[in-house]
Amino acid sequence: MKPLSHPKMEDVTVEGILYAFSNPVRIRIYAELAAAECTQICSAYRDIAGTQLPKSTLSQHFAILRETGLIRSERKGTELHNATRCDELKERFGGMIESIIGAYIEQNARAKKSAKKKKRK
Amino acid sequence: MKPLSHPKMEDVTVEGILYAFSNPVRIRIYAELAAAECTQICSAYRDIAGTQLPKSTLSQHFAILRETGLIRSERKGTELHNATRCDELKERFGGMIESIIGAYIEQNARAKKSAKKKKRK
DNA sequence: TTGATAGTTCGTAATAACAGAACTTGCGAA
DNA sequence: TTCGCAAGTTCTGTTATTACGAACTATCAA
Repeated sequence: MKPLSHPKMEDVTVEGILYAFSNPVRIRIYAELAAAECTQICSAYRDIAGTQLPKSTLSQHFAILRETGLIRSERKGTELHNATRCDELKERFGGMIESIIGAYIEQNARAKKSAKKKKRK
Repeated sequence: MKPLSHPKMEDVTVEGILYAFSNPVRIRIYAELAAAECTQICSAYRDIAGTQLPKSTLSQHFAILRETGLIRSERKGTELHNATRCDELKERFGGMIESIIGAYIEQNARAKKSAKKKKRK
């Protein structure tokens, strides 16, 4: 099994981050991980897409987030403990990531609301 | 030829924007278009990638930017006049896009500088 | 040693991106 | 008018990505 590798923050790119976030599962994982108070294991997100997603797929999403430089992962036993690299990211990219996640959360809140409205009719 | 269609701003998504920007050519087109003072035609960006890129490819990139909701295009004769939808986007997504483009520009500035440094050795 | 759990890797089938060629459209000159 | 050119578009085949299932590794605990 390959050792976990994390890019140096100076090698992290804007395009890379945007690509990683362009997938609905990945941006959601990141948003939840950012909101969590402590590290989370991969399998905590099995049901994140509504449907239960295969663990091979989940594993690859985490690998992309990690190799993009968005999260840091550490093996503890059989588990992988994940956390965002938010401090470093903020230093390097300013408020970019916060504003992306903020817009994402607001978008979801709006979608939820309009779904409710529809239901009420 | 299909008529040009622009999504309503309420149907524009964060993920869609991030996907569009995850391509180096597209984010660059958007950044330059945002910096331009007036509308620009597609072929103004033929050389944007260093190498001259095929116009079929360029056409498709513009279509993606348009269908994502990032730019507005208007046919004038044989030309397509393009501009960003920055005002609407700002209203809908707050500072998100500005902070992305800001980070992108800063990243390029940094890359240029370190390339110069290398050369000087 | 065996079983169970967490995650990874590999093979493949579906999907999307890219670029060349042929096509449409609108102009401006002859 | 008609010809030719310039700007984009669409079509098509090739190439690269993605997602999933199945088989695998690694660790822990009974």
